[in-house]
Amino acid sequence: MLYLKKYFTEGLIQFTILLSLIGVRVDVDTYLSNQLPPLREIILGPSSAYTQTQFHNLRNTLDGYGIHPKSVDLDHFFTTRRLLNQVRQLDRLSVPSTELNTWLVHRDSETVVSASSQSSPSITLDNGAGLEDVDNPDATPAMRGGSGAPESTYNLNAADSSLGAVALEGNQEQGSRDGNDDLTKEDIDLIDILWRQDIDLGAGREVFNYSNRQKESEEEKPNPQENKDEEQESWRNGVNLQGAQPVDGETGESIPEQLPGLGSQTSLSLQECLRLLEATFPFGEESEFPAPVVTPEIAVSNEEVPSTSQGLPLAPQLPPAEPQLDLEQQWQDIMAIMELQAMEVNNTSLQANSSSVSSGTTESNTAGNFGLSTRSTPINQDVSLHQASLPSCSQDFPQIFNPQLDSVSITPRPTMLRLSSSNSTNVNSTFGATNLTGIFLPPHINSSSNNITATPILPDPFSTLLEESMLDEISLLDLAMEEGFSQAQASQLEDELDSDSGLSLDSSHSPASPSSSETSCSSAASSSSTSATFSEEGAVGYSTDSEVANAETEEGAVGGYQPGYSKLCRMSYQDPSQFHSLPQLDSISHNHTYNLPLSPAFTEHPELPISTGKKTVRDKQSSKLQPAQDLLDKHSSRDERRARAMKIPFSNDKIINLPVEEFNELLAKHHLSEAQLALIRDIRRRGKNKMAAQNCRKRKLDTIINLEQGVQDLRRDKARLLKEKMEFIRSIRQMKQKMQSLYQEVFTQLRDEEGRPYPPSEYSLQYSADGSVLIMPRCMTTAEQNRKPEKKQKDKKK
DNA sequence: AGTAAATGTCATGAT
DNA sequence: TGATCATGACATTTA
Repeated sequence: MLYLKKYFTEGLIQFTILLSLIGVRVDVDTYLSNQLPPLREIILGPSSAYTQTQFHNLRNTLDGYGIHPKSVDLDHFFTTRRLLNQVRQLDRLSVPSTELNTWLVHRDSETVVSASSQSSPSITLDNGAGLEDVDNPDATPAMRGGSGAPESTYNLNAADSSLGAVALEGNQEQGSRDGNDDLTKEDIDLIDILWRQDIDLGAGREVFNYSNRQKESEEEKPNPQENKDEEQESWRNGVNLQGAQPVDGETGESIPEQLPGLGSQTSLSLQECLRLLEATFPFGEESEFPAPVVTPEIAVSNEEVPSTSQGLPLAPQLPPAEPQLDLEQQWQDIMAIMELQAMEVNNTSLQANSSSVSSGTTESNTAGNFGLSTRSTPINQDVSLHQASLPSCSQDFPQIFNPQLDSVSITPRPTMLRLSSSNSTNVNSTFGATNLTGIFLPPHINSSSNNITATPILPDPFSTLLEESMLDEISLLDLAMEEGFSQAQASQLEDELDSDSGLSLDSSHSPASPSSSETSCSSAASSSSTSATFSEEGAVGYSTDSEVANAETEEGAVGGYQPGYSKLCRMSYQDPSQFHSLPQLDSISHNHTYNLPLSPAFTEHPELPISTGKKTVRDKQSSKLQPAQDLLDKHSSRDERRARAMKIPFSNDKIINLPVEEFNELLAKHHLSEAQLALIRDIRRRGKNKMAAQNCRKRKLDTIINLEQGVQDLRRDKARLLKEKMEFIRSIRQMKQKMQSLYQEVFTQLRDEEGRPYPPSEYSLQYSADGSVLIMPRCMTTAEQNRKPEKKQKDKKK
């Protein structure tokens, strides 16, 4: 029965997964949380498991249905919750309620790896990947397959797939227009119908047109110019948040988004500026600031502009913001990750990742990440499995510490700071929002960056190293930690368990059905409750002396035993599967079986020796059944034997579980010797204590389990946060690089009235909140702070 | 026979 | 104040 249930439940879940794979949404919560007792109990088992029903309360409710604490139902409860939790955890990060969507649980890892490595050398964790895919022709086919096609899907949740579909959106319309060669009109119509009906297939429409995708990729290959255009397009999409509002690739619905860590208003205007800049001036991938211009300005700015925290020109500030990462903290993070799992270096993906750090070939990727990575990084945690890669120090560090690269990325331009601070009014109103430090860095990072200004190079390299490796680590960690029930569930269960301690008494179990171990044990273990009603039921066949029997059975009977019940019960409940989800607990297989006296068992064995009021009869019977008595003695508890030896006229059940009033009445009814009374009280005390001990141990175990789960949850949270942090940092770095490029690009192409370029040492670009870009003389920042710069205004679009 | 785990029992404090 | 419960410590049983 146990296994039947278990398999049924697991089958149910698998079926659910299958349904989800073919596009049918199954809300498990609905089935579990609604009040459909049959299904709910089939899956979860009675939720009252392990909740002790107070005996007196039970007596009040008579045949209250309870569950034995060691019942398989309880085990099943754990198992089921664990399985469900595992299923839920698959999309834990983004789907608030359990909603099974397009998972491929058993995934051919090779396909995944190959797909990801083939598609893009960069880490495409974030939603930026979606945009990348649109505009990166090389990556498009594979990634489309990854985001849309079931066979390679790692989109574990709706949001993810939607975002993935966003990536496809860009080319989708075009692809549709290009013609669906291999699809019949009916197919197309059907797809469109489904698409409009928002049947979540986890893919955009274009995934149905593989030939079209292939065609596109082939067409785009020989035309690098178009590629570049598309890259720019992706860049625009990535930068312009307004333009690149995430859209459900299937429905076209807009998806609300957030930019964690970035002020939306600020980033909006900034990114808009970027977009406008880029749109106006084609930019090179690897533009650098001319070193001669930069170098002399550093000293000046440091001396003249002590306070540069207000309005700051964009590009010049980027490098100083680099040392945001506290090296020590990074190492702590590393150690935290290392604690969780042993690091596994993936050389293959290492190259890809390392090349994506600064290589111009991945510009579109970085642009994509830059634009979107901050939006919903948590969503794609699982996707990062594809990118499992740990850059090795030997490869990464040289590149990271490449002086040339550093000179580009970290060359400070403090002169610009001085300039911007010259007009404080304008700074506050106009540039406050474009303060790169505020834009690019979370405040805490900014604050911590002060320590590292001396070694501005380090944080970035380490962040790179960290983020790449952590992505892998954390992803694996996520999966590894999915086991077991969640903390919430555990606490919920704990609440249930703690609501009352002790037995769930079930007097409804028929004592005549001990054939099944489960049933017999339930009834046996919970038999303590039965005794109360048992006496009313009467003990059929207890004695041929009906008169005495009536009198005695009202009080219950001592001496009825079910041989071996105790053992049977103990063994039957030893189901270590309960803790399979927690390997560290495999060794723990406590059996806190309530080894309680068995009045129900007595009733079904009328042939067994029964305690009767007539000692003569009992003595005669016991003498006749001496071998059976020995057998019974062997399997009865010590207290039962003692009670029998002392000829206690009622069952241990009653002694232990009767409410104190009734217990006292019972004692008063009989004329018992002091020794008998003492024994009865001892039996009661020990029996209660036994249950208490069992409860206590179970509680202890639960506490341990919950604590471990809590630790796992916390570790997972920490890893997730670290991962997010790394992704933010990476995005920031990419943004800064992009800003540098754009700035330089724009600046070098600016001409004054006479057609001469502006010398970078004398002018700088500043961005205002309204999206306009100004070129200002640097001297203005200090000399004329209060005067608004009107040297030249280049109003771009907005 | 030795051992570890499970279970029972006792003492004690809290409710 | 007695009953009950919780729990640590120890004893006993079981595998």
